[in-house]
Amino acid sequence: MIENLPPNTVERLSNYRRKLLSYPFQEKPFIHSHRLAHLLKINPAHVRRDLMLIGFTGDVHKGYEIEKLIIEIGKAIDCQHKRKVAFIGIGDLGRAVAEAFNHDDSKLEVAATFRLTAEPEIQFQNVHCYNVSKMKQIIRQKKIDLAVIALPNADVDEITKLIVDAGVKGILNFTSAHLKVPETVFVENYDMMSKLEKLSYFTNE
Amino acid sequence: MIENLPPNTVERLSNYRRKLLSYPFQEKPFIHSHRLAHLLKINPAHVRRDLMLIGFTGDVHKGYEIEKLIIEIGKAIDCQHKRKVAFIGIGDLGRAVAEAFNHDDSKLEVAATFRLTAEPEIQFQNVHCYNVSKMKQIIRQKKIDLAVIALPNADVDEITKLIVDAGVKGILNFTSAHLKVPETVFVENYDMMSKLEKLSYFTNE
DNA sequence: TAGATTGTTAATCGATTAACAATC
DNA sequence: TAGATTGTTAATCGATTAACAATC
Repeated sequence: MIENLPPNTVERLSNYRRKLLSYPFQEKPFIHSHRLAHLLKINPAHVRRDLMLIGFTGDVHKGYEIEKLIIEIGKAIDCQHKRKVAFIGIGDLGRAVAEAFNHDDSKLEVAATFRLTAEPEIQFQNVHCYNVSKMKQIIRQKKIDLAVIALPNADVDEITKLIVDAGVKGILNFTSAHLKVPETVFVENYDMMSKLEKLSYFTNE
Repeated sequence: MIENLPPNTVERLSNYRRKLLSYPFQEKPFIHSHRLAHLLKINPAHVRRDLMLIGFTGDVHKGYEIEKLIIEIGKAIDCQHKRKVAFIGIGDLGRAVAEAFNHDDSKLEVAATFRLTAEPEIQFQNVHCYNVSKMKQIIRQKKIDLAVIALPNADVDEITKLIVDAGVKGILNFTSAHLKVPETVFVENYDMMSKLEKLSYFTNE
């Protein structure tokens, strides 16, 4: 891992890799910065700058060698060991992401999903869906590191405490609540309500 | 509506309002900038600056009058007419948001949800869940303005074209695809995969 | 070679935060 | 009054983009 990369650069590197993994690099093994930038709708200088930050260099004529770039992005942003993710209360989207991570060299794995309702537990692909009552136990047992939570606001504080106690170190928070976590836990908030109100504001005429 | 507000200010104003709506302002009708900032885990100067931008003033001793502030935020960021939102392929979360918008003076309303599967259509609260095959027709008919899409990447281009043709002006995009839309359509991307990889990077030790 | 692209620095842009006079 | 908060400007910070020498 390369330390001290800017947050947005980490995100973009992840995007570059994902885009390139679905790019026909068997036939076209090289790509220019402007081409990759175009695919992601960003500025070519951004691509070059990000790759500079991870010390990856291209050929002034051929561009960047895709297969090598994918590997170098992995070295820059992936952890050594596999990291496990839990999805709490977000069935559909959780399954889609589980599938997307389902390739051999991904360091992320959706290890479990949970839901509040008492409906029977189900299995989807390799991912089991448990009732939240078993959450603490399962997170401990499977050594789950990361969690995505999307629940009715009422239960959030309780659930947060529970998963942090069980060892979760990073949370994507889709609730409107502002989570109470120790400083060692990294939280990224996404409030769909405010995004929709923003969308409404910026599409007015 | 107040024009040319910075995007992040619009989002925060939405957050202030939501937080204040669930604040006991019957008993405590005023709030200080540092108190509101604390509830949202942001800087007090931010609150004051945002409220300055919408021309809202407080009392140097009592702070801001909550009931009036809620109204002024509405004047600043809400549209005149109600705006309708469609959720495409994101059942659980869609229903949660539908509930949250379910108060009288909200200008946003979840008018329909859609899903790919052929399962029977269901009704939840006031929100009907249709099969995507009826999407174009329903969006036109109900005059839906905004859409949230979270689908397997395969179908994204087709669906996007369809909803834009039907009149959608703003899209929250949860797929990893980069949508092809006319310039008049406002797209906000959220890629859960790259957020999780970022989370993984920043929680390493 | 001529022309295009890379790698990198500098300039720009926007968002956040510090600072403080004015106020009561 | 003394002390705290507001409203606002200036400073800081970080992210994006422009520019261009070096390269082949």
